[in-house]
Amino acid sequence: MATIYEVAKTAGVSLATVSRVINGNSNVREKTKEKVEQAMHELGYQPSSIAQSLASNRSNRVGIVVAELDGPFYSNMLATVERVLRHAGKHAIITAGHSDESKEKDAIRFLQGCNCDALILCVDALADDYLLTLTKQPAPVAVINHRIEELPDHCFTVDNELGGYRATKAVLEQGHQQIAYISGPAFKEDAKLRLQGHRRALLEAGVEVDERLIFEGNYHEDGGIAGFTALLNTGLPFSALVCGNDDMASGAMQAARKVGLKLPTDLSVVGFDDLLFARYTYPTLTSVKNPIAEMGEMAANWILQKTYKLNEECTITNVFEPVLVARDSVGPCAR
Amino acid sequence: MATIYEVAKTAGVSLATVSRVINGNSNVREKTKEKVEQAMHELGYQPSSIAQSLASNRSNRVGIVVAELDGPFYSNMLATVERVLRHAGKHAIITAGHSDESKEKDAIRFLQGCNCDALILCVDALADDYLLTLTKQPAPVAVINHRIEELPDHCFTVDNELGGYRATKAVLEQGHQQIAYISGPAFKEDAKLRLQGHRRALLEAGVEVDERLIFEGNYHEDGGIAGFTALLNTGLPFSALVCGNDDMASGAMQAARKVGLKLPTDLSVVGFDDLLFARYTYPTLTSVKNPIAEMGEMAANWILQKTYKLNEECTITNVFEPVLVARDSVGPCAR
DNA sequence: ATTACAAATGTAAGCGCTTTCATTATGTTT
DNA sequence: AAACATAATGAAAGCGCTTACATTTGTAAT
Repeated sequence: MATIYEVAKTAGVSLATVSRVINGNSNVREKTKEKVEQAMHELGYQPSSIAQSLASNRSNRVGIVVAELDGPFYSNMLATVERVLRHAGKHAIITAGHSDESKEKDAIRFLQGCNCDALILCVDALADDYLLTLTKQPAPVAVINHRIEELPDHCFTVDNELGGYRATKAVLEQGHQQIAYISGPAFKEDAKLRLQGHRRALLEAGVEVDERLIFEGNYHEDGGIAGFTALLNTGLPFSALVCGNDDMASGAMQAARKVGLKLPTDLSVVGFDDLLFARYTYPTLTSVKNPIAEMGEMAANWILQKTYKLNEECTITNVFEPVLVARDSVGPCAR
Repeated sequence: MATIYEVAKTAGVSLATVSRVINGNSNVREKTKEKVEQAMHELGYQPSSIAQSLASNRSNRVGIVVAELDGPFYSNMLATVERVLRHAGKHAIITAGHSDESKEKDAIRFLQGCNCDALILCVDALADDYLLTLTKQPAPVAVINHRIEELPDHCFTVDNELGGYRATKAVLEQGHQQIAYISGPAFKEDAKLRLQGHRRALLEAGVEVDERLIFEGNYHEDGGIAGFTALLNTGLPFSALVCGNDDMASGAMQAARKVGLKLPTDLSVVGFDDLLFARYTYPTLTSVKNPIAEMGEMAANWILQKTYKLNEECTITNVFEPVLVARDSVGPCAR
């Protein structure tokens, strides 16, 4: 591999000039620039990103932590973030946090060991305090899907309350009045907000909230099964079921079919997130789209601005709007 | 951030000794080692991976190219590879190739620009010749899901022929005799092999192969729809349908349901790959598991051995066995 | 021309490590 | 105790760049 020295010699200039050309620095005469570029081309020269990093104290690495690399939730976002960063010539180093505090801290330590210039975090298990201390360090930290009160401009989230509202609104508009709800874990902020939106929608529609029709699930498929079963066992009638996410909706639909309900005739179901598989369930799942990819893109742009003075033209949005995606799992109320 | 100099001074030794301790080098007296470790701990020292790379001519980066970061096919593999590499202290740099020749080459160029010590490639669009020249370079290249005749030990693949055989066998065993097949694109090696396995299974069972019951699809959902429609239009009866992958199987099931067929009563369907969503289709999809994650893990281990002399205890397998995962989309033949 | 000043280029010191080779300490053998 | 082998440590060069600063070149005004 050719080094900058050889380029300099071939072009008949000094190292510094070559470096200036590489970095698009001003103050190089057009003619000199051409000579240097010619030499670089001739030698098939590619600058060593490592030497650049060492000398400039910039690694051009952006570290990313997601809960899981597999699983449909973040993969779409990862794709977007990778595209944006690569386009800017930055290296995305992607790690999995597995929704576990020590593993998430591990991942962050690993990324710090990589001398990342910035971090994008999609974490579940870390306390705000810890995240706050992270942001004290020079490397900017973007947080996706979680809002830290003290740092609103670092956080990229969806308006969960509005999402919950819209999910419930979707079945209300089909005439449903007896609406059950399977929530995510109450300790999760987003689960709380979605449920809150649900309540607001009912309130606005003049439907009284029956606490017995609200079940606290775990955001997983089995939680949906458990939730549907529990709700059924209350003996209370309900013609629609709103779920805190798609996984639980899928579980609930399975359980409903198992007891002989026809979907959506006997029961309308709404999910949240609009994951890929919502198109594969039977019936296909009406869901509120969680714009995770967009949030990731925004976080990446924010970091490009903050860290590298790039993409300055992009205006930063921190809170995203959830949109209902209507499919086949919601039908008009028969009763 | 403390540097190695400060550690050396604090411990009262030279740089070289500290470096030896960092690298677990022999020839350091236990007592000295302790002193140094104490100093490192005191200063919260973390070696700069960048300086290490520059000095040692090793970046500790492994570059990965997959077709898509989202999409269920590779994400599971990515998770595995990341885990293995991170555990070995290596940085995974993940890029998307989008099944497009120039984009795949772009991705590889990008990774070369990162000075990756090795590459793991899951690419569709690159010619063997190009891959062969890549392997001429010092950085080892592992290829997943594609077999290069000249480099069997660099490639990690599933036995597609056997997979196709087992898929068809699964419906034969349920008494089906009239079996249609929707293949992947004929120019794809794996599609050809799967179809070949299908033929062998029929042959062994003494069922004659009817070419009219074989449709060439595109590995996408719409190809499955098109395939089912075309097969139906032949007017030939078939009670089972084997598909070259899960996407096409999903499309075919949708199309079959649309024309009023009950699954699996009227039609048994088998997929290939066993992607995540196979558990979400209705009925859940019987499929041949493509052990992509295992292949990725093996590729990562191979690279750790080849490049870093790590994980030497792991025995390398290049060809993996596909296994049938029985679910609800296959039933006994009614006729 | 001469001067003044800005633009272009060069010089050289690092960035934080690894590694070769030289040197010193330690232990073993006779 | 001398002589040697060997283990442990240190000194210093260099990995391929960036960048502050010094120097040269070019240009315009006098």
